[in-house]
Amino acid sequence: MKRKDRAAETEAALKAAAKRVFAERGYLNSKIIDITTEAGRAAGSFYNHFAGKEELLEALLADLSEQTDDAASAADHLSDFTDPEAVRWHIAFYVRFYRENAATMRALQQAALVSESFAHTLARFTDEEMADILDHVRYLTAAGFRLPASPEVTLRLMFQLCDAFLQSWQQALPDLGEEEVIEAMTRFVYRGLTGRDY
Amino acid sequence: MKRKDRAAETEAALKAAAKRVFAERGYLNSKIIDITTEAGRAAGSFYNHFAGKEELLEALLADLSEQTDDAASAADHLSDFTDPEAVRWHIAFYVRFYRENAATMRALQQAALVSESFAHTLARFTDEEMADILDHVRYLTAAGFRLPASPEVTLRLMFQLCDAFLQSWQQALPDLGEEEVIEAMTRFVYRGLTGRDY
DNA sequence: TGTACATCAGTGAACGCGCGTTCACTGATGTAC
DNA sequence: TGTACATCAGTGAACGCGCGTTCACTGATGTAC
Repeated sequence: MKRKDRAAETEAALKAAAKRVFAERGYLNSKIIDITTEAGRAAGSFYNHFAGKEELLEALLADLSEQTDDAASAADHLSDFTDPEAVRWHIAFYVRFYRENAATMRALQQAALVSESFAHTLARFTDEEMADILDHVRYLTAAGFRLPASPEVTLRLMFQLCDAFLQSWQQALPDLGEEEVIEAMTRFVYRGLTGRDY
Repeated sequence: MKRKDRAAETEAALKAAAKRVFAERGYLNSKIIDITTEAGRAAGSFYNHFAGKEELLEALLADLSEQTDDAASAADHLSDFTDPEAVRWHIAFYVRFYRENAATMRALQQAALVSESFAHTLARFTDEEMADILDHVRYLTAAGFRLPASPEVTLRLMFQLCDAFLQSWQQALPDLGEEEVIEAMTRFVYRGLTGRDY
């Protein structure tokens, strides 16, 4: 079984190299040869494993989905958004997820700009992540809070805020620590959702 | 002077065509020939006016700057953010600006992904837009309000929220009217900034 | 005002660069007997 | 266990497509006299 091992090793090396290359110069700017060189392989080797850059990104996304499924199943999480701690828990989860998988997420966002099919994939991702939280937001109205807009619109406001702020974090505010980021986002979002401070 | 007129006409036609083509398929997916075809000119004609797609985008951005300068000078605007109307005024201004110039702004955002120099241009744009508002946010602390984070971080939270939500608006929530968008954003942002509802 | 020449905007076929993709080849691993 | 052949992962030079860019050419406009 040495042959399959070798192939698996190369495939893993290509995926790891791709993440590094994507992180450094962006998905759209990355050439196949950049990835193979970074992985220490010949250009032709790439096509033993992936039909193209798109398929490689899909493989990275598949890895990422497995990971989130694991995490979600471990989520007997705080769902009462009247409690700021519940909001914080979700935001902290997202911040950490983003930190771990920034390269792949950014690659997906870039691919979505150029490819219809990745645009759909990204939309599906976003919808899935939001679906988990929609009930928590809806619950706020039941608990007597007045949302800034309909639950769906409110959810998207909240989600886009988190997403965009995290994207700009590293380059625009590099001195800001992770805990401060979580605190700032939590406070802003909790206020936005409930109209109250804590 | 018929010659200069003709050249100016062609240049304008190319810029107008570029906006349409960018809006439809995105800056990165647009080929020179797509733009010239849309403008009803031959491919070679393009280079009488622009050195490349990048320079054309810079021309579009220059047009856009003129326009904003006009608008800003007419801005004896509401600057007291303790008043929700002041927040609403700024958000409404931004929403309308974005509606008018969505094609160019999106093109810039896409170009920034691929080109270092456009990334700087975009950062400068963002910084300028934020600079106008920083004082208004700072004033809130003086007026006894507690911001969710430092003025700079709070400002960026607010700004990224507006920017990202507007970007997702058309495709994710096409049924939402402009007034509703302004209302939802204003309420969420005002709450986030002040910790109070209105 | 008329003529001869220069200049310019626009044309579109042709060129060529960059990069994705292929393919004949190598050496190692697996299989059949 | 040994030998002969098949299969496979990896190599890197070569190929070719797509598209940006050029350039010789056309017809119209401007200029000089």
